[in-house]
Amino acid sequence: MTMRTTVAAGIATAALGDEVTLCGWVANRRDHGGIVFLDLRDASGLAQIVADPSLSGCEMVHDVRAEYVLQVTGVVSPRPEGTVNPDLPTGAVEVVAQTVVVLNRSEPLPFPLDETHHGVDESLRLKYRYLDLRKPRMNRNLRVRAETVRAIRQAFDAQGFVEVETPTLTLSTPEGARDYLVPSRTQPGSFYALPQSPQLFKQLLMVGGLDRYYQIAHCWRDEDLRADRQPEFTQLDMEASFVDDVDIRDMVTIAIQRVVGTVTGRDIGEIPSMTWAEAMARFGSDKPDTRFGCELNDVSTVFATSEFRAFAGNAVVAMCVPGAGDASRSRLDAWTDRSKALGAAGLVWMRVTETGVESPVAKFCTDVEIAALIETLGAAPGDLLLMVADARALTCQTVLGQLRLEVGAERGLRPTGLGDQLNFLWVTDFPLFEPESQGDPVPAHHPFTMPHPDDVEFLSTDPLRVRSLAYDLVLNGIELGSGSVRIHRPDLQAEIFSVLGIDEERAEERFGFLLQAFRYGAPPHAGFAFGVDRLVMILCDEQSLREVIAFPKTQSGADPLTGAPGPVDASQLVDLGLRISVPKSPGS
RNA sequence: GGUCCUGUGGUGCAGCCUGGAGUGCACGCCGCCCUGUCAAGGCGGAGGUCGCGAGUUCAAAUCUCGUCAGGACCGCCA
Repeated sequence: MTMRTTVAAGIATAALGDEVTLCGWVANRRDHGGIVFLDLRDASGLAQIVADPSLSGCEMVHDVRAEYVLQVTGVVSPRPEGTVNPDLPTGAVEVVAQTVVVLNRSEPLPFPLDETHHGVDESLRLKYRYLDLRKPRMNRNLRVRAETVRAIRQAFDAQGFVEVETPTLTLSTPEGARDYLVPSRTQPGSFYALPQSPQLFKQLLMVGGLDRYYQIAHCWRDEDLRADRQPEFTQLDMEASFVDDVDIRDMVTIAIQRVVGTVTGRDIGEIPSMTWAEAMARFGSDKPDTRFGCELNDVSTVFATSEFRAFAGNAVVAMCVPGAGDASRSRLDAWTDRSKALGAAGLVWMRVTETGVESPVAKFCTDVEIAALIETLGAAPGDLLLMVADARALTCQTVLGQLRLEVGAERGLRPTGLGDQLNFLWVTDFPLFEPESQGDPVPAHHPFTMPHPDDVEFLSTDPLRVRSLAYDLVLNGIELGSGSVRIHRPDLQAEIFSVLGIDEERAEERFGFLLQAFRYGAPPHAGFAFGVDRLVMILCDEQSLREVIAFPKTQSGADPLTGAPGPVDASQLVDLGLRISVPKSPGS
């Protein structure tokens, strides 16, 4: 290196008296007139420069401003007694400047980079993302991301996987999310679609004998954005042949262990498993946050013959919130409204007291029922019981499951710092189908998912009862990814299509190339994919995906930096055989 | 498609409910002073289409409607 001999963090370990040359940005200056302190920032950290403006070579330090780019040569020196800064890794030393060269100047910034200033308007940060990225926090997040991807590659490489790239210009399939479309110039009127995932290609790679495939794959879904959803995102995509679901989960677990070990130094050990049915029964969610209690309990039998008409004959699910008996009536009313919004008929609450319960519906319940309820939930005086009754147990579970998260957060039971505790969890045995609005079965995962071998007999008689060999990976109540054993036999695939109401002609039209491939000896195979952005977000303890993506999009899918999406030249449309029918809105 | 929150010098806020002169706070910026700071300090100064457009009113940052932008959420995301 010729421009610098060390980086800012390097002065902490440099020998005292060494002459060093540093390059970096002025993070802060403290100009005392006869002496000037500069905090020089580079990718490694901060170094304090002390300059005497009366020295030749340092005259210009009075003119230095924030974010000027400097090259500083000086001597690493111990800080005088009493001026050591214990908050800084380099705080015991400083560089006494001999020469300060301004490599580039900077206009005053549109917003402060100071980490103590929070809440700068996000569209402003994104418009000047290259400045925003100078913040140590953003720099760190992108480094964590790189470490994560590297650890993933190392883990799969070590297990004999082959990294293969699949096309990003591919065929649109009407299932699933809305596709991003790319018009074809050579075939006007036809379109490519950007892949929502490499699903079909990775199965073809198994037919192609690759045996073990993985990819850090970019994927696109044209759906509305959320804090944890960007229109383009990255997933670890993998598939293996001659393996079962347990093998796949073991392979992914090894990668997750390696990532967490690399990034946090922690050993997460084995990842526990739970069936979907157990997750729904205990947590009312297929992605349970297992970091706190308040588990659900089915108390239908307690109230089977109850005088309370809302309970009798219905499924009744209850949850005990420890210490929440002091919740105000207005909070209880708000939770009741919330339950109704979530699809419940109502919410029954009971405050547990020394002598029994206090509740608007207590008069409809017998002492025996109350005693059994308290016994089942293990409730103590001061606790709050919340109950939902419905003809369908699943409705009770999902409503109470969502309420569990919200009440848990409000009562301080659910951890807010996502990074403190990493509760990974495998959720297995998902249903193969879920009922669509008209009640017809639609794939819960995707139509190539293998039914659970114990349930195949119900495919024709009671399809909604059939479990699948599909599994999700959950972290702290957030779905990281999902996978499944795939169907490799054409006859079973045809039966699934038949349940889904997809006739042979239609199946051939949509997935013909895959079905044909499977006629030439497709190996049994299974796979998985998880969201790299989401994993990194949690490891960085961030609340939004945008904090771990270098150049993310706003909620309306725009990029304030480049202005994308934007109009194109009329001649480009002519080349593509396209004509715009939507009038341009007046805009801003 | 829907619900809610936000929009005020370069930045972050207060002001809005209860209309009365662009009023205030902190940071930043510019100038001067200053040899041990690390959110340096002192003194002085500049900087405004209150997102945009209508309406109500003698009078609108403030009330009403519309619209644009950003954010959270519902729908959506096999």
